[in-house]
Parts: sequence; structure tokens; C-alpha cells
Amino acid sequence: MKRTAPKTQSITVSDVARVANVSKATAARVLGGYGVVSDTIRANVMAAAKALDYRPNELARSMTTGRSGIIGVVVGDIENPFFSLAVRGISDAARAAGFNVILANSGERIDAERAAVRLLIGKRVDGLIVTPSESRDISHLRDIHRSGRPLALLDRALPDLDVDTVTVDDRDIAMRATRILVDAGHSKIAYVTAVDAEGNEYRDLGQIYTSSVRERIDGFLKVCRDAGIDRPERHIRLGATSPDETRKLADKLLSGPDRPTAILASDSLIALEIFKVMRQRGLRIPQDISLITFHDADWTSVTTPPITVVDQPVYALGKSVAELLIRRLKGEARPAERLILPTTIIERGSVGPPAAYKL
Amino acid sequence: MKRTAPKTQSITVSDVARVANVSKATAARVLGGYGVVSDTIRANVMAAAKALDYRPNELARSMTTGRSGIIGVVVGDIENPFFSLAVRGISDAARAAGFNVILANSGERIDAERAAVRLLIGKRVDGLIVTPSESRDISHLRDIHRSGRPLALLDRALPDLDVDTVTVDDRDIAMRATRILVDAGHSKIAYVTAVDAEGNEYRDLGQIYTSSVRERIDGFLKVCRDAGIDRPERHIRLGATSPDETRKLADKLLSGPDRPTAILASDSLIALEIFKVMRQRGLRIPQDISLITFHDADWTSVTTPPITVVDQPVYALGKSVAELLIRRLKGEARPAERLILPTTIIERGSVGPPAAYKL
DNA sequence: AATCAATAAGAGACCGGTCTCTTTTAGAAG
DNA sequence: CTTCTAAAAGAGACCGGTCTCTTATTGATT
Repeated sequence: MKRTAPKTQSITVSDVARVANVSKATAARVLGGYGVVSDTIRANVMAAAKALDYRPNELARSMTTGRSGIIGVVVGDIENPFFSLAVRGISDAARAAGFNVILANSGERIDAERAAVRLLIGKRVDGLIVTPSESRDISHLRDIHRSGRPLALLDRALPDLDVDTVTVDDRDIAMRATRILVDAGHSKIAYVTAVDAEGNEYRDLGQIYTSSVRERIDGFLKVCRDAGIDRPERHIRLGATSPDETRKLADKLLSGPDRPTAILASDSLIALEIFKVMRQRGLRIPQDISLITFHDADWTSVTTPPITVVDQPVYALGKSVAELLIRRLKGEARPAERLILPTTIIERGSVGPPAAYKL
Repeated sequence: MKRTAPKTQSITVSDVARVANVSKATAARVLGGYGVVSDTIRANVMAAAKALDYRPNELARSMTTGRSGIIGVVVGDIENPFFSLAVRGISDAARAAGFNVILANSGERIDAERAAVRLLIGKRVDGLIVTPSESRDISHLRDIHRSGRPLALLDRALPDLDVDTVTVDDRDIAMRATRILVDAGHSKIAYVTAVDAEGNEYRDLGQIYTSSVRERIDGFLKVCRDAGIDRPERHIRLGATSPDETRKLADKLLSGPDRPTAILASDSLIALEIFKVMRQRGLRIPQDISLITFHDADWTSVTTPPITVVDQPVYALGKSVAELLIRRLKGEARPAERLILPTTIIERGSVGPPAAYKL
């Protein structure tokens, strides 16, 4: 393969130094804003830099300093409004502290996540924020830790990894959401998630390697069982990984003989597709079927009826995890913190008593 | 496990070379995958690298090569689904060609855009994709060009800047959308955009420095005038920069005595807020008021009624611009290309005859 | 057996900054 | 007018790779 030589020789400190008639070291002191220089020399160097239109090479700079001023963020799916809002929280906190953000998408695939982490470490980011797509193989996350770079986790905790973590209480909030449905009289409640497992069929919690979802399912099942619902796990559906998959899955779910009377959707992307399928099948909400979804996506308030949602503090989630990481980047040494942010449920109009209940 | 390296110092080619008993140059050839090395030596070096857990320092690598393998993307607002979808198009194309993407948000502010460009150039990205927030001051974009790095523009063309550009025909599509409203009988049509100008009030096209929006307004006004509508520009509203601003603006627009009977929204974020305000004011769509928006956002198909939209090929827009840029990065030299992708309108249920029309 | 070309490995400069260490300069003290 | 000290400027090593140029080794040719 050919190596094209980029003949774009840009202006360097040496160039500036030559024009300003000082040594490279002195020019570097002025341009890098460190050390001590006399006012006259400083003015000369600045003038020369301006005349030549000098632009520092951040690469060279961070190679010697070891710091890049960049926070690496690995997120499941940037198109999911949940994540893009969280990323804004991260970006805002980063900018406020003078850091920049590199974003990488894992597509919720562990191999892509591992590659992204390797890339970011290679780019010598100062620290990383990761939404671990699963808890089974976290060797690459341990590597980060071992490489001396701080790591913080967003939305999903890893019991085995003692690092700064910001989540919500997924178990508790799933319990509260489920209870709303149970209290309305439902006994056939489905839980639909994008997380997949072997065989595509839910058997037990041990299959679920995404901590947030495991917690939610745990809470969901507990409330169902407490309410005396028989084998609630039979209505758990995994693998709603794309709009297409979700549609197929929802279609099957809603056409079976044992059709659920209420659905709890694990994210707003899933809920949207389920909503469409319900419409298409002529199911009225909430008369024929009830729906609650995680994440207060913008569309949930404009449908007829508007959707009852679990309103996670998404922006705060991102902002907090970034702030935690930045404090550590600034040298603060303290034990890892596990922040759990409070979450509310916004009750709108998508929950009602089950159809059979009214007979 | 052997003694874990507690040193923060990372493993370099020299370390690997020493352990493998070869020169630094040879180790570098193996680890960098260039030059020619015998199989035995290669195996030795690889073994040493694995034993030491060598990770290349991408910073050092791209400092000498001048290439970073990164495409910088500066986008107006990553939370706008329009942009996040376009970014996915870019990312997919980039990944397929072995490039990574750094994302920066300009918030549609020219100073932030300029800062982002400077940062990315400093980080020595191989090329840039920018959604220029305005056409007045493009000196920073000329700088990119001058620095020898290829630049490509997304969604917004700049007549004065002869670089690869991918857009849609905004003027034409705005004309078609407006014509739908005119044909339905409307003569009081509002155009609402996030773009702001001095005085917050529209006077003439010369005020509008965002090319796509200028084109759209141009087309909108042409169709209005051709239809004999008097002073159509009086219903143009600028400065819907945030949900809050949009709400205020929409509230005022819909409460005036000269209330429009149809609204054309410049993006889906604006349309959503307008939709909410309409609901809140008890305006029925399309009986009392009609609505068309740019961008087929996911929520537009689930409202009652669903919204008629301008369906730009957003993903393709991102993918195409990235492919154009990548071809140039691979060394292809050809005149700048200006791609205009075809756009359709999806007619749903949000357009009807104006209320007065039915009298 | 001697010559030559091709191949493999080594030595060291270089990229553009930072930073330590050394030298020069200037002002204060004796 | 020295001498001393602190401040300012200079010299050059260094970061961790790449890459050019040189040297050593091998096999083929005559």
C-alpha cells in the first residue's frame, strides 16, 4: 500500500521562534502558556504567531503531556433519544470543565464495545464513560482501569467493577410501574426489551446480562408474583433489537390466544413500534390494552391518548457521571461512588382496567 | 498471574523490541504492519507484544504519519433526530471504510462552530464534515481547505465555497409543500424556523444566512405570491431556537387576530411544540388548522391525525457526504461535487381546507 | 569459487510539542 | 567596582511511533 505524504507542513513553534528571533523553548513557553517570559518577548512571539497564523498541534502537545483533554464516551445507540439526551448532559458538563468528547457507538454489541474502548484508549483519552452492554465479559473495562485511566459507568452498574457509577433504581421503578398496571386490574402483563439472550426466550434472570434490564425484570416479576399472577415470566419478550424485530414480535404477542392486556416497554423506541402495531390492529388504548414505557420521549405526550411513562432523569444522569469522572480527572482521589438518581412516573392516559375486568 | 505492572508507564515498541531481542525498527515493522519481516521474527515479536500486553499509542502513530483515521463532524444539534440520523449515515460509511468519527456540537452558534473546527483541526482529523450554521463568516471553513484537509458540507450549501456538498433541493421541496397548502385553499400560511435574524422579525431573504432555510423561504414565498397571497412574508416567524421559545412564539402566532390557517414547520422539533400548543388551545387538526413539517420524525406518524411531512433522505444524506469525503481522503482528486438528493412528501392527515373556506 | 542481487535486520533522524538543565543577563548588596 | 542572586532565555533530551538509509545475510548466477 502506498503512503501518501501529506505535504501540508503547518506552522510549528520553531517557525514562530525563528520569525520572532527567539529560541524554540521561549516561543514554546509563550505559545504553550507555561513557564516565565518577559512581556516584550511575549508580545514579539504573539505577533509572529499571529502573522504566521500558528495553530498548535494538539497531537504533539498531548503526546508529551500525556493528557488529551478528551473524554471518551461509549454508548449503546446514539439514535436512541435516551442516549442522545444523556450525551448532551455529558457534553455540557465536559465543556464547562474544558474537556471535549469523543463519541463511539457500540450498537449494544460487546465486540463493537470492546473495539471502541481499545480505540479510545489508543487515542489516549483522559477518561472514559461507558454504558456496558453486558456484564459477562468486562475484561476490556478492567483494562481501562488498569491503564490508569478513570472509568465511569452510565445507566448500568457492574457489581464486580468498583468504579464511579450513576444509575437509577431500575428495580424499584419497574416495581412501581408494574404496580400501576396490577392495581388497574391487569394480570396478563408483558415486558418487552431489546436485550436478547440465547434462544430468544426468557427462562431466568441469569440469562440477562444488561444490569438495568435485569433489575427491571426482577422488579416486574416480584410485583406480579406478589399479586398472585401465575407464571408472569411467560409474557417477557426479548430481542426487540430493531424497529422491524419489534414490530414482528409485537404482532405475534398481540395475536396470540393468551394476549396480554397490558405492556411495559423497556424503551421508547420499542414502545413506539408497539404503539403502531396496536393502532394497526385496531386496539384502543387504554380500553383494549394498556401501555407504559420507560423514557419520557417527546412523542409520548402527543399521542391520543398520551402515554404513561417512567421519567428517568436522563440529562442529569449524563451530567452527573461526567462530573464524577471530571473530579477524578482533576486528581481527586476517593473511593468509587455509586449514585442512584430518583425517578418518577408520569401518569398520562394509556393505562386503564383490562377489557375482561369490565365484564 | 505474573506480577501486574503497577507502573503507569505504558508498553512501547522499544519495550517489545528489547524482550523480543530485536531492534526497535524491526519491532515497529511487525507491530505497525508495514515493511518486511521474516516469519520467525514476526512470531517472536508478536509473542513478546502479547506477553507485555502492548497497546499502540495512536497519538504517536498519527503524529508521524500525519493521518489520524478520524473524520471530524460538526453538526448543528445532535439531539435533533434529523442530525442524529444523518450522523448514523456518516458513522456507517466511516466505519465501513475504516475511519472513526469525532462528533462536535455547534448548537447552531457560529462561534461554537468556529471553536469546534479549530479543535478538530488541532486534533489533526483527516477530514471534516460540517453543517455550516451560517454563510456570512466562513473564514474558518476556508482555513480547513487551506490546511489541506478535505471538507464536505452536509445539508447546507455555500455558494462561495467550492467543496463536496450533499443537500436536498430545499427550494423545490418547500414549493411543493406550500403548494399542497395553497391547493387546499389556504391563504394565510405561516413558516416557522429556528433560524434567527436581527430584530427577530423577517424583512427579506438577505437576513437569512442558513442556506437551506433561505431556499425554503424563497420557495415558500414564490408559491404564495404566485397564488396571489398578499404579503405572505408577514407570517414568517424566526427564532424558534428552543422548545420554550417555540412555544411562546406559537402561542402568539395562534392567538393573533390574523391567525394563520396553516403552518409549515422547518423541523420536527418545532412542529412538535407547535402541535402541543395547538392541542392546548383546542385547535383541531386539520379542521381548524393545517400543519406540515420538514423531517419525517418518528412521532409524526403516531399522532391523531398523523402529520404530513417532507421526508428528506436523511440517512442517505449523511452516508453520501461521508462517502464523498472518504473518496477524497483516499487520494481521489476531482472537482468538487454538489449532490442533490431527491425528496418526497408523505401526505398524511394534517392538511385540510381552511375553516373559513367551508363557510 | 566469486560476484551480484535481493532480502532481512539495524541505526538513527524525525514529527511538534513539553520540560529539565544550563547559560546569560540584570539588579541589588557589599 | 565586585560579587551574588534571581529572572529570563537558550540548548537539547524526550514522548512513541514511522521511515529512510545503511549494513548484514542469503541464494542464485556464471
